[in-house]
Amino acid sequence: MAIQLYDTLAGRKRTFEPLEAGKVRLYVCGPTVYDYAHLGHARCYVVWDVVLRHLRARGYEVKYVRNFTDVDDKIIRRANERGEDPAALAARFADAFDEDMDALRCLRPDVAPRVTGHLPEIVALIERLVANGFAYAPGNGDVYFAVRKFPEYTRLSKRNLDDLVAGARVEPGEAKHDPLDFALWKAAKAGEPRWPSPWGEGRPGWHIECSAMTLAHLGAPIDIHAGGKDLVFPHHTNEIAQSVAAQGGGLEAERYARHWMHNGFVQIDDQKMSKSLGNFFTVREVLKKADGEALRFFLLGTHYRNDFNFSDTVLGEAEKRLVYLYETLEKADRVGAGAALGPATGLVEQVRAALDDDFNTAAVLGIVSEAFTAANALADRKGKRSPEEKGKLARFAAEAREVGAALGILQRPAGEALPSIRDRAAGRRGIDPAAVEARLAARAEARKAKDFARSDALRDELAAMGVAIMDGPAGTTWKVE
RNA sequence: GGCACCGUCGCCAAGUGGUAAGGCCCGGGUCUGCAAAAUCCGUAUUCGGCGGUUCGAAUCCGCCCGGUGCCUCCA
Repeated sequence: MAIQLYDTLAGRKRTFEPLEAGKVRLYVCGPTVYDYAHLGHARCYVVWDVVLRHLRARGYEVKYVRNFTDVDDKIIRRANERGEDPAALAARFADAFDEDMDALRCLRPDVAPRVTGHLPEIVALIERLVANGFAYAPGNGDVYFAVRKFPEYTRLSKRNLDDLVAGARVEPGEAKHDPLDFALWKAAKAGEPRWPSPWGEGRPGWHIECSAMTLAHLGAPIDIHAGGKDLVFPHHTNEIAQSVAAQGGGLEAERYARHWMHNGFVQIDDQKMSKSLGNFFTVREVLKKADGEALRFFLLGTHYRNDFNFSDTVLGEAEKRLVYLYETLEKADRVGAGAALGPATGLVEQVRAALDDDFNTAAVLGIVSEAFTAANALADRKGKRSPEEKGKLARFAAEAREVGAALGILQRPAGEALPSIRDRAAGRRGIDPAAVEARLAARAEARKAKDFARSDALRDELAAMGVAIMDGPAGTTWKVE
């Protein structure tokens, strides 16, 4: 079955049709690196990572480009505040971004271009726009795009020009012919990074860099262009206008990107997360409290187009659920070890079908539940398992990992993931694992001697610390409540 | 004000014409030295409200109520 996706340009769900059969050119708007990645970035790039993984799982050869915007007002301002070189600051936060995305199990893009590496392409693109009559240089060192010359300007955002005029702004010093026009090139101001251009020294405007890097690394039209829903206007709107206009020929938006996808926001207490509201969380802050894979799992619990509310409670639930999934996997691995794989159950294909339908990760989590429950029941059952039953468990483990691969979870050995998640939870609660182990050892002695009073007292002590214990055939394990 | 989106069980969350997935919580059972974990059973005649279309609607249309976002930097 073909992949269906919600295309912002079409305003509805439609069948995904790449330009070239079997190949996908995917561009995702990357971060402006002036600070650490926040939860909104986490959600956004985890979502597109799932899209990438699923397209590849469906056999597409995907070239994934995600840029770093490393020339920008905010970077310059931040660097000036700190007395740091803007390029150095941007490079530092780009590295930090990669680390955070790695922690979230996001695959690295095939190409991660930076604005500073594409000035010639940007200048050439602007020159083409001027030559084509879509851009003008009023002589103050700026170059602007003439919005009204581009007929499909409002198609992506579905607004009308008059409304946009009402919100349009002209900064002092700008020389726009029309308030709707936007800057392609900005004349250098004192103390700002600058590059040479036919219009004098300056730097690229906000939107042109993505067009230039997309065209440079993927060509046009690309198959999917994606980003946060806040980018629909003006960023993606302007990208379409300039990228289509620069090519010459027809002026249909599809000449730049065939499909546009946008993810919903992360909210805190039902409100947009923003620095001004003081409800802003960086990925690193959250990763101090929670496992990266747990955060990823949490982010996949809501369909990518919906906004979702971040809360410690729900994040905690997600972490518990992830632990359950790994524990089940561990049991299935252990009990099914060495068995010949049982027959395939169709689980993987069911999951792929759900992902085919506009990447419905939330539905996937529902689909998978029953298989985990059944595996647990079988693995925990008393008595011996038949070879067929062991084969079933082995098959389950294999399928669960395949489903996990589609979502970017469950790829660690359970024996590695569980202690890692547990120890981070312990750290969060101020629990010393060594102290827990000592009590467990003492309790094992007591139980051996049938001294259940002492055994229970030790368990109570652990419970008071926030530690729950599980007696099993392979000894006693523990987890943080 | 304009444009868009959303409102499904106490909480989280799928479902866009065929008669309400899943997770958490909660109650009961099995297992257990007792527990925990695991598992089983139960838990929305109902999808913000009111109308309409239809043999049939949470799903389509209209109005109303409530919430959010974008229109300015933003994932």
